[in-house]
Amino acid sequence: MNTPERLIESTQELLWERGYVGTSPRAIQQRAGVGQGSMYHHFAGKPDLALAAVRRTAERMRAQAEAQLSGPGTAVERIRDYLLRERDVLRGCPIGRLTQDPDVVGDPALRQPVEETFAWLRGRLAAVLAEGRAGGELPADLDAEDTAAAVVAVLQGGYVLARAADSVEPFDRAISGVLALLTARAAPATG
Amino acid sequence: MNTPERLIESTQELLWERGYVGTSPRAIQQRAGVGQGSMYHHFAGKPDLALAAVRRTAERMRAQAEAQLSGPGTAVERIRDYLLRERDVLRGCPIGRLTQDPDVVGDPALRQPVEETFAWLRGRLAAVLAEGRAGGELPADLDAEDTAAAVVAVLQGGYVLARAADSVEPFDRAISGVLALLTARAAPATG
DNA sequence: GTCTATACGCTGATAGAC
DNA sequence: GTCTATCAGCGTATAGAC
Repeated sequence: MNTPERLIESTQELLWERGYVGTSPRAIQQRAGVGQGSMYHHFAGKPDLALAAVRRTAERMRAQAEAQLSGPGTAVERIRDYLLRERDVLRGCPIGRLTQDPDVVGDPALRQPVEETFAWLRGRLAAVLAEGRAGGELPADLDAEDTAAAVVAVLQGGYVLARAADSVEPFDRAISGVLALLTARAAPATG
Repeated sequence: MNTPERLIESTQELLWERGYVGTSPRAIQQRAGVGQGSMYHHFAGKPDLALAAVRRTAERMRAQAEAQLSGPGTAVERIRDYLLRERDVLRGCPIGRLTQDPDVVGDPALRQPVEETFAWLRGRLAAVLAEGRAGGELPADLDAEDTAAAVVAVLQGGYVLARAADSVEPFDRAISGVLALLTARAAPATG
């Protein structure tokens, strides 16, 4: 693989593991097997490289979600598929973890892809829920956007609980809990 | 206030704002208005001070939750009170944010108060939910522990979404969403 | 494109005077 | 208890040779 590509992937990994503050140019270079001068030839510096890495990660996350949400099945089934997708839970969410980094949240350029990713995800889930409501699968009084926000929040919060416990158990419970609440309100699709 | 106290409070603030990796002894000293030697006289070093600060923050968080959850009202009302309590949403959760810090999660001593706090909170919420179920307020098939995990996760994930959006809107929606799902399953208390 | 050299402030301490 | 050295190493670059 070429040098810029290796640098971006190393940065993606390190941002996921250690966040922005915890990731040094030196560590990126070492993981990529690339020299100092080489890194600064291809990228202006740490913020520039981080931006490329975050955009790449955001794209990937969105594509994965879309794969589940546009699959076959009823609305509730697709949301269940998305929530129960295999995940490396203890690593947490590579985008969500960036929200804890003041240098990311404080830089509009770096925060933008993070904001857009969650905005898109909430919108996409809301659309699926609205579909289910229109088909009679979900009750008419269900607020699609609020429910979508709750679903995304359960995922993100589930990662937090799992890392706190050093165990996937609370994550699995949280997902089960929200799915039970949602399916209790669901009826077989009619439309 | 005395010196150790000022150091602990400064560390609490900095851990909340910048996390463990982003918090330096020097910054702690400056915020506390305390000299280098003074800090190392009272504490063995950064991990020691962080441990004291995290324990203090965990106690406080637990006391605040207990105040809402042991208040008056039905089970669902108390959970609603807890979720709708006034919060500085964009600052995030001072305990939850630590789960993104590999140096915290990787150190058993530092992770312990974080784990215990969430274990306690889930248990406390589960007890309230079980109460509501026993009184007929909540359906007999509701899993108290799964639902409790989902409720805590919505809160923690709500902070993530709010910080991503630089707005409380997604937090408020997530809380409304989960409350709507929960109260749709609730009937007036009978026991 | 990649390498080495150089720089300066910060990190996280320890030592010892007062 | 608090203060002022002092320190080795890291963070985040820039400069210029090859």
